[in-house]
Formats: sequence, structure tokens, C-alpha cells
Amino acid sequence: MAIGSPTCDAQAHPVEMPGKVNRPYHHGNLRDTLVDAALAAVDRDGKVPSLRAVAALAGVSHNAPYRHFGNQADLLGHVAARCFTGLARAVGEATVGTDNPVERARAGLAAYIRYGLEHPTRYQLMFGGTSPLAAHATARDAGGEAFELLVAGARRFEVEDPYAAAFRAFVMLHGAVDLLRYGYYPPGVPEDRDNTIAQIVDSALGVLRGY
Amino acid sequence: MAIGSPTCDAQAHPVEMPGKVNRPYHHGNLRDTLVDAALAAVDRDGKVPSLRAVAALAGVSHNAPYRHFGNQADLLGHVAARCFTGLARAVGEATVGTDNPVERARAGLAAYIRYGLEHPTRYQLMFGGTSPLAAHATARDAGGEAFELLVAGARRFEVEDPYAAAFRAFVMLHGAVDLLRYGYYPPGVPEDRDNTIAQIVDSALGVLRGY
DNA sequence: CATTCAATGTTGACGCCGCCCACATTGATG
DNA sequence: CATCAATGTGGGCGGCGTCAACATTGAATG
Repeated sequence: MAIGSPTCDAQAHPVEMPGKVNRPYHHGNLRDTLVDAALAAVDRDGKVPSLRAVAALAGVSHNAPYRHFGNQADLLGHVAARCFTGLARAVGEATVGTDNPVERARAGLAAYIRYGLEHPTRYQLMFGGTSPLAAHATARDAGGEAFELLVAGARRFEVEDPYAAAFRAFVMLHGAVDLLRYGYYPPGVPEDRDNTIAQIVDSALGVLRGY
Repeated sequence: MAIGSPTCDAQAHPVEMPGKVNRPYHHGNLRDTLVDAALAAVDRDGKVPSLRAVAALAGVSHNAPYRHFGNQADLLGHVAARCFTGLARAVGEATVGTDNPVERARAGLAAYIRYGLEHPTRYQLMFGGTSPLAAHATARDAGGEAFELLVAGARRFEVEDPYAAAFRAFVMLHGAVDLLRYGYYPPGVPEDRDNTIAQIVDSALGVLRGY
């Protein structure tokens, strides 16, 4: 089931039946519907959606979102929070299946980069432009949970400061996603994406283990 | 000398003298003036300027820039190119004074992060949002020159593939700037900026030397 | 059951934006 | 001097985020 799938009776209402009670004035669950619509727009159009576009996609007027969110950044922050949760899940799922700390870490690090490259617009929402992580509480909480997975990985290597080591690995992962999703590759080298990613994962693993 | 300092006779034209030939219809050097104005706006306002704001700052109508640049991204790409040149100069200047490869590299890596944090909006222009590096030829060339400094550093350590090693170090530096400029710091650790940067420089140095 | 009211949705407007068009002005070129 | 391409101007279009005023509703209250 796609994340953007409506959990409310979205298609029960918009139908127009002359003489009947079609499309009640009140939506019922507009808040969640707007976040769903925004995330769907992100994935479909590959760019950060405008507030008006999200409202139109949800079938409401361009001002309805202001009854549920303070402004555009607020709405997008909630979308970003969902993306962080999705990222954490992807990383978590990649690390099951083995108890070998090195293999676990490698799988998790690679999953992070993969998620970022498979969902570049989501990633931009999480870290780009207005930077919800720094400003939006909900997004920050969700991002913190994802970060804890890295810290847990660092702990298995008994490094001196797991938080610092995890942060440096995070720095490497973020830099990789942010550059690769725009198509930057080492010049003078064929654009061997998988090989480049594998090397970066190795470097990040070294950083996570404390060099 | 700051990059944004006008090299043209910017202040000779806009002055108004009643009865005299004040403000000729044709500007004379509007192209450079617009780039100057845009960079000045970037540094002054801390955000990517609108095309109309740049035009107003240069004292021309909101449509004049279209005679010299295809669109807003084109103008900003030329601004980004200047920023890349400034970055390369900052890194280059930091690496003079010693022949010790390790110290040279450390100084250059630290200078990169420092430039990014001291000019966060310039950095956003270089790598954020529309990503001029990927789309704009002038910016790409200037960015390539900066990257070559990293490759030269990698060569001093006789690594197997200097380009790949330089790229991985670049990934680390970029991630550091992009996260730190928004105020992300390892949780559970006091926000010791200098220490965090020093650790990241150490990690990047290790990556540059081939782990 | 009738009233009231806060929650929620709508319409309209303002100012800013990027960009396109038609027109005005200029300096160089024949 | 006539011409013309280059360059700057004003006006306009559609879209944007946001605010203000009004409309509709369901639920609480008497």
C-alpha cells in the first residue's frame, strides 16, 4: 500500500449527485489528507509542491490548509517527518538477517544512500532549502530516531564516542546522497554508480569504527 | 578584496544630475554589474535573491537582465561560478606555507569547511536547490578547478586512484558543510564547533589517504 | 428542541515572483 | 544620413504564499 493512499473516505465524497448531499462542507480528515497529498505530489512531480497545488490535489480551496498548518513550511515539515520515518524503516529493515556487526553496518549505510537516491525529492524535503530538521519539531524527532540507528551501529564497535562517530558517518552519508542525486561523480572515472557507492560505504564504515 | 567588489564603474552611472546627461539609456556594463549585485544581495540578505531584486539593486528595470542572461538560473549560475573561484582561492591560500603533505591537506580541508560555513548562502547557491554545478557550464568549470586541488592533495599520498579518493573526501567535506551550516551537531555532545570540525577534517584526511 | 459558538472551509485580495510581449532608445555600420 | 541589431522599459499573465472577511457546520448548552 502506498503511503499516499487515502485512509479517509476521499472518493466517497467528491462525486457530484444533483439534489443529494454531495461533498459535505467539512472534509472530516483534511489534515492527514493534506500530508498524504503533499507526499504524493512530491513523489509524482519530483519537486516540492506548492501549498495551492496540495490543496487542489486534496480537493479543497487554496486556503483550507491554513486551518491545519501554520504555513507551507509547517505542512512540509510533517511530510518530512514521514520521510524520516520511512528512511529509518528502510535502514532498519536492511540490517536484519545478520548479527555480524560489520555486515550489519555496511547494509545499513548502503540502505541510507539507496533510500536517498531512490527518493531524491523526499531527501531534498528532509535536508534541503528550508531545512525542516533544524526548524520543525516533528521532523526533528523523526530524524533523531533515524540517527539513533547509526549510534547503535557505532556502539557495536566500541568506539570512544559513539555519538561523534555516528555523526561523522552521517556526514559522509549525507554528502554522498546530496552529491550523487545531482549526478556528481568523480571526474576521470566512468560513472560506475554501484562501485562508487560501495567505496563510499567502505569509507563511512571506517569512519563509524573510528578510522 | 572581497569577491563582490565591483570591478566596473558601478557608482559612476546611477547618480542623478538634473539637466545633465544622467543615467544614459544604455548601462555600458550591465552584465557584470548584475552579477556583482546578485552576489552582494546574497551576502547581504542571506538568501537567494529574486531576479527583480537584483535588477532593482543594479538600478535597471525588472526585464533588463533578460538581455544578458537566459533566465534566473543562468544569472545565479554565473554567481555560483564566482563563489567556486573564491572557494578555490581560499583553499589554495590555506595550503601555502608548508610542504608537509599532511599539514597541507589538513589546512586545505579545514579551509573548505570554513569557507562554506562563513558563506552559507554562497554555498547554497553552489550546491543547493537548482544545483548549478550540474546544469550550468560556467559554474561546473569553476567547480572543477576547485576539485583539482583535492586531487592534487590526494596525489601527494600516492593513493591508488587519486580521483576516487578526492571524491570521497569531497563527499565528506560537502556533507559537513551542508549539515553544520544548518546547526546540526552530534546530539548528546556539547556544540563544540571547532572540535567537531577538527574531527571531521581528520576523517576526511583519512579518506583522502585511502582509509 | 432551539440557540449558540468554535471549528472548519470558501472567496477575494495584496504583493511578489519569473517570464513573455511590444515598444523605445541607442550606438555602430553601411 | 539611413539602417539595424543591441539593449533597456513598461505592461501584462499566471502562479505563488499569506491575510482578511464571510459561510457553513456539528456539537455543546439552555
